[in-house]
Amino acid sequence: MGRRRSFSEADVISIAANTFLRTGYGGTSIDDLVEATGIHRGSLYKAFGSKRGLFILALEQGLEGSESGFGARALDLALVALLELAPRDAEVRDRVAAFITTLADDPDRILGLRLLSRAGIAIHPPGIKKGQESNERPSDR
Amino acid sequence: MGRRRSFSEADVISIAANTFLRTGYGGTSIDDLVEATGIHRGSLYKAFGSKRGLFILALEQGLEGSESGFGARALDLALVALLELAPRDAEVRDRVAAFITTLADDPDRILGLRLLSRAGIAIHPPGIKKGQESNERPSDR
DNA sequence: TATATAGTTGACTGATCGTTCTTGAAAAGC
DNA sequence: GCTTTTCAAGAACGATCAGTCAACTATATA
Repeated sequence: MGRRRSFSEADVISIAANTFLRTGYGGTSIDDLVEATGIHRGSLYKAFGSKRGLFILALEQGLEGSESGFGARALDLALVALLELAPRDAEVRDRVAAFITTLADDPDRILGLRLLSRAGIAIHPPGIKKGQESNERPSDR
Repeated sequence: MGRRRSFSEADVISIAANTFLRTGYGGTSIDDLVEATGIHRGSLYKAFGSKRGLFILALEQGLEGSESGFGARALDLALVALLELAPRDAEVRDRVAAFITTLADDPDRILGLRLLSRAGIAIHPPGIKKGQESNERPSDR
């Protein structure tokens, strides 16, 4: 009972995931999420509890559906989680570890390839050459 | 002429590199570097210009000496640079790209393996199992 | 229709961010 | 011994950080 939520949780989680995978966990502020989703800070906190809580939901949503498998979306979320959270957060580590096992028999290779591709670096020997997107500008922060 | 520097630049850069590769670029504050090095904020800025400037020197120092090759130190710095800076910073991207080419013929695999190891995740099929260090605690930030 | 419950909103918190400035101390060249 | 130059040190800058709170609004139940 009471007032109904004005947004779809799944939609907001999806948008949050897009933001996290692009700009990283530490690189994404609550204000960034407010702007991206159009949802008020207070409502985000009411619905998701904390930045970490929202990230974990985003991670969950991005990693499930193992059908996607090698999807850049899931891989990017995993990369962000692995580098920024996993070393110091057991819950995140365990979730990503489970995902890793569903990633063929050479998850290290798949993650490494995506990491380089995401960074705009092409690999030459056997891999197919890949162009880099031009997202420039140093930026302080 | 003038007063002499009270610290070795190389030493400070080395300590900064250790800090960056452990806690990431965004996860490392100037205060963290002040505490780790024992050098005053003003002196760090006088000597290195900016946080990014110091990181680039740390990256340079960590990646050179290709003899080390697969050293965790160089790999961790490369990982941090690739995930946090490289997508939006051409100078960092180019420096890491050059390092990548010196990394045997499967840099993607080497980076991926180190990423998982750094996160405390073991890989099972052919790779040797590796224990995880226990650096716990979620932490806000 | 009244009451209870839950969501929205905007202002606000203290902490921390990267960076700069001013003042004073050390050392090199004259 | 001066002067000039460089560095050290502390305080301070505005901006931004994650998170909170009280007032208001909408809805579901009774």
